[in-house]
Amino acid sequence: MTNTKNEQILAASIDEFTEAGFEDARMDSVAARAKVSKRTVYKYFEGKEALFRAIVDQRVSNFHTGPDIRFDAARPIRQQLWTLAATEGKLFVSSDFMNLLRLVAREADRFPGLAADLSARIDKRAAFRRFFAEAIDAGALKARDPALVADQFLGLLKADAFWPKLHTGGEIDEASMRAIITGAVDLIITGYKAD
Amino acid sequence: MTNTKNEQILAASIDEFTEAGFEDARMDSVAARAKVSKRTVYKYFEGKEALFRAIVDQRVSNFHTGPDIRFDAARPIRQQLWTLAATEGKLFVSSDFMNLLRLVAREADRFPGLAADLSARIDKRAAFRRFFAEAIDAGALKARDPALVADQFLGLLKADAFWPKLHTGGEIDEASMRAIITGAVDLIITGYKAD
DNA sequence: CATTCAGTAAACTCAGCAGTTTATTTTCTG
DNA sequence: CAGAAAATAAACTGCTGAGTTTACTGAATG
Repeated sequence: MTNTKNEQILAASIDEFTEAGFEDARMDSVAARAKVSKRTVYKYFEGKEALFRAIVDQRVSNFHTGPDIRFDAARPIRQQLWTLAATEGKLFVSSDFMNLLRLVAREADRFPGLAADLSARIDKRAAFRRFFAEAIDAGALKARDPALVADQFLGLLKADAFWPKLHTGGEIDEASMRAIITGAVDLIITGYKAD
Repeated sequence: MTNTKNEQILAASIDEFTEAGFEDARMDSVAARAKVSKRTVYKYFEGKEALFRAIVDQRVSNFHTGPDIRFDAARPIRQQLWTLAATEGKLFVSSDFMNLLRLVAREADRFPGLAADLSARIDKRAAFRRFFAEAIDAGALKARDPALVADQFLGLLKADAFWPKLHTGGEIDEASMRAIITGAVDLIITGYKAD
């Protein structure tokens, strides 16, 4: 028995919070959008903060990282970097993902735990570092510091696709994302190719 | 005749706004910190927003970009990239600079003009692109798209030194900054060296 | 010395909005 | 269908904080 009111309220909250941010979101608006009385909102949720946490929780579970990122000695390194980058890039192109992050980022002061949790969840550094460590071990790339390479690769991807958009709103288009990915893969391979 | 009260109020505001952010800053606190009556604050400034703009204006003028960034065919490219990166890196290490940016970034919704203005002012992309275009023209580097190279170079510098710090507070230490710069310069030179 | 101007301190106004209350209606359930 | 549980609408409470008012002080000017 899926509770309809509950869902209506959550859906309305996502709209309201995403459009207005926490501070400018109005509980009256949430109730109106959900086509539910204000009192009912308070029946299902403790208050504004609880509602905020609830919608973030719900959304975050949509972005569980997919299959494990592992180096595969049998596949060409360029192809693997491309796959890695494309998977990450898909997120930056998704307005659902970027809107969620914007929402939480703006409220990082009010919900420090939530923001820290979310940024830890979406941080791929550890996985990327392991990948590059394995790739270097296997001789597919040549570098002294796998962590630096991983950070550089992620940095190249995020530089113009993720960070600026997090602030200004809007998402990057897929063509630009592809250009960034190609540039990053090329540069990392040229810079660290095994001789 | 430098107006002392005016300066006291500005100084107090910088402290209050930087510590608390716009929303949680209290006009009563500003007055108390400035050791001035609340009424006097309103005598010198129209209101909270005007005060905010005033302190941002004051601070921004501290960060006027220094000498022009130009490619110099007579100097080795590695050295020039290092200088470029170090100049930029110095800003990321400065708590004054980062605090100002954090303050404005958090309030980008409330003061869209201010935020856009500030980010345009500190955006070095145009200068970097020109630099790389000249370097490639002169044969010091070899690449098809100078804009991509410029964005990559800036992206490598900002990836772990600027963007994450903008959100989490704190600044990067100089040793880490140096490591980032070295890594970025090396990668760009290896990736785009003239044969 | 008196008038004016800058400043002070503290009480006050006013609006916005989260959360509550109350009185009433709708919707299940046995 | 009776009675309980859930929901509604709208008025109300209570707080917070920006900006204002008022009554007062003191220093400079002429």
